[in-house]
Amino acid sequence: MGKKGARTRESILERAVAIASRDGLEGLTIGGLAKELDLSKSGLIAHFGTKEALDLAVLQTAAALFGHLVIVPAQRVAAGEVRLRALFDGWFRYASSKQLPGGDIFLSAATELDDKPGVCRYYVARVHKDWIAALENATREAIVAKQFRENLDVGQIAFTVVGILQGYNTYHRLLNLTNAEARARASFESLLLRARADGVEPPAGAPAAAIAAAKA
Amino acid sequence: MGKKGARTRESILERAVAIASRDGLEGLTIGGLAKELDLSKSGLIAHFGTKEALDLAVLQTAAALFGHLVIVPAQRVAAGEVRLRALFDGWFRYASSKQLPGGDIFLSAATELDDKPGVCRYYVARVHKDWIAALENATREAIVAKQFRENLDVGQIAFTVVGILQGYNTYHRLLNLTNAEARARASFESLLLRARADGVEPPAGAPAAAIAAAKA
DNA sequence: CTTGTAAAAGAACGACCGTTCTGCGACTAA
DNA sequence: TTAGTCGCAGAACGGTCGTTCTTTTACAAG
Repeated sequence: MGKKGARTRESILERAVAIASRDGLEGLTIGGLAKELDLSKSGLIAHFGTKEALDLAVLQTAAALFGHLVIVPAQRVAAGEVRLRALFDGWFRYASSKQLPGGDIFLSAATELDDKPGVCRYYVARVHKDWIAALENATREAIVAKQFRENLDVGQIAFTVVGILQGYNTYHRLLNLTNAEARARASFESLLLRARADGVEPPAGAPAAAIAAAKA
Repeated sequence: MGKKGARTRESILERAVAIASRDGLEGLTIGGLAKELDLSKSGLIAHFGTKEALDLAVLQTAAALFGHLVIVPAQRVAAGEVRLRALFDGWFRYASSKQLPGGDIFLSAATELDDKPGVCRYYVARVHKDWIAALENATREAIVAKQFRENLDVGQIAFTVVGILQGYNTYHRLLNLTNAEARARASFESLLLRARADGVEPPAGAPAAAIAAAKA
């Protein structure tokens, strides 16, 4: 039972994620999606039942991609600052993945759903909370490893990282500024510098280079 | 000619701005807006001609509010760090204004329009650029006044502030975290601390208090 | 090869979208 | 007081939205 059904369901979601990335969940339409896939509207929606269920499935697919490109790779490196950097780097891989031609779905979904209660809003909030928790945990590990100072507020680090990524998104997607990523990386390095045990110079990586590139 | 017409046009825009703040420009509908104002669809749209023109008028109204609540008050204080702080504070006044029940319109419009070329997208981008320029100018003035260090990258400061405000928006609107503003203010103070001429303690204001409040 | 089930098509639904056109009442200027 | 413009209502337009129902096709198991 259901081998072909599962296959077309996958291809539907692949397309749907791409569309939602560019046009948002509101811009994702059953008729439009069906036309792109040469399917009938009824045959398409039968896989999900309702539009809201399709939206949720799209979000879950994007979340799986996020876990695959960001969370999992970060778990494979050493805990602490290295892992925090891996989370940061992973986000750019995810947000510029070819499966997301319009960038991170959860950023647009956050502003689109923040005043519309429902299953989707709840799910988007949960993904954000998990992401924040992952950033906080990595920061906490870095404190334990004496890489960051003892009195550091992990929630403050996570907040700032979230802001940096959203700023990048606006600079890149709306303003089309080519130095958006360099700006984001420079802010990130500056944040880590302050998080470190006072005044120590940055370790490996390209911190100084990133700051210099942002000025260009 | 046109006194009554101008009056109803104003009341239309007032309502439209509030709706667009909560539901975005896509959620702003001619029929729904007409019903809330006890007008006919045709009588309403006659004031603007087309939906896109209505959207643009909504954005212009919000931009005027932004100028009135953020830019103008900041121009009335001393140039430099004080003005930069005034811009920052003004943004919260604007974003929590009762005329914007769903928060800053330009944040939702940025992610909603970033892949849809047109007059509205162009206008939203312009407002963002002006806002960034205002932040950069205030920072530059602070450098001239020797409040900030000489080698500071003003664009980097503006980028970080933009990110902080977007992070606040997500923490507040999507996650409903009550310490969102405290987090934003703490990040801002930390940013200014780094911008200052190395190691000097913060001047007036509530920097340390804000950082402490964010941890609660 | 037949039979039962899953997958998809097709048509129709009421609702709403933005837009257009016509008509009517009210205000304004001569 | 009379013309003429302005503000708005009302109805209708074609299109698209999500959803439902019925029918047909495709597939797999016996």
